[in-house]
Amino acid sequence: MTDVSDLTRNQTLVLDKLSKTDQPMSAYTLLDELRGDGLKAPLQIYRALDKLVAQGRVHRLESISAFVACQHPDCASHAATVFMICEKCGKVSERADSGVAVALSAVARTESFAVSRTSIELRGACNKC
Amino acid sequence: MTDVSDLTRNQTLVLDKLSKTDQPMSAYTLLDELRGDGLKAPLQIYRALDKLVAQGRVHRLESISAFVACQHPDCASHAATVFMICEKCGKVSERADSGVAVALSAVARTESFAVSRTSIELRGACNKC
DNA sequence: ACCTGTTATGTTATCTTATTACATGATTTG
DNA sequence: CAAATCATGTAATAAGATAACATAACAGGT
Repeated sequence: MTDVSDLTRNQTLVLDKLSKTDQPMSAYTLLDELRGDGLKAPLQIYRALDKLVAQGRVHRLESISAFVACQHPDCASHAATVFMICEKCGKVSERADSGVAVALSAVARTESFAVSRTSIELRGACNKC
Repeated sequence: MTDVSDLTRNQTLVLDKLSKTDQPMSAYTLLDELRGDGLKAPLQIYRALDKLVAQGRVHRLESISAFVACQHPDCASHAATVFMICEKCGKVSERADSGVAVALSAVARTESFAVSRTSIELRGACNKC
């Protein structure tokens, strides 16, 4: 079992960079910003991201092919996390909601669909925009 | 206002191809399959897809960068459509659910987030797999 | 210490997905 | 018919992601 508290150098670099903002970043933007730290190839970023995503420390926003650090201090139950992506300022906010989780699992049940991963993304305008 | 019943040649080709299966197709797969009909460039596919998606006749599955024809005969209310994508056989099923819609708009309201587009995708195994 | 299996890393090349830029043709509308 | 709008065609390129291969670091058991 992977120890969540034990990150490698590359993973730490990527997570630190992502944690400094609530804006999502693409893998290549991360790469550009981490060149100064010795990272040179896309794969270095993607490998770090894969691990961080698997640990739940980073989320991938499918609809914009970008990544954000998890906003929940202890992000245990990731059953149904809703991402709200502002199309004006780019800010992303993350919300776990049991009502959504219940409604979704009801839908899956009607089709006997066994869910392994869930992606819920709302695009629109945040309260400041 | 665009008349939904009046498709151009390229749009018709793309929609027909997508309608013949419940498997999602990538833009480039569509292109390959439509070369016999004279289509040669990615842009011809993407332009057709853009229009079809805007009309609600085709949906884009963000998590797999692929497209499916809408499965609802008259797909009026697209507020909260749930896509269930089988990771084994690739089949996609589509379900509109008001419970999910209500739960999601409640979440958005708590943040005063104005939703313009919603993407809900469940990955997993369908009932046959 | 030594072997061995596993995990992380580095590097290059390549593949897939999507868009920019620019030119041409068709259709509508005043 | 002229102007505006919309669809099309083509080439080039940008952006996102992975394959293939080699090397290094490290843990566990003997």
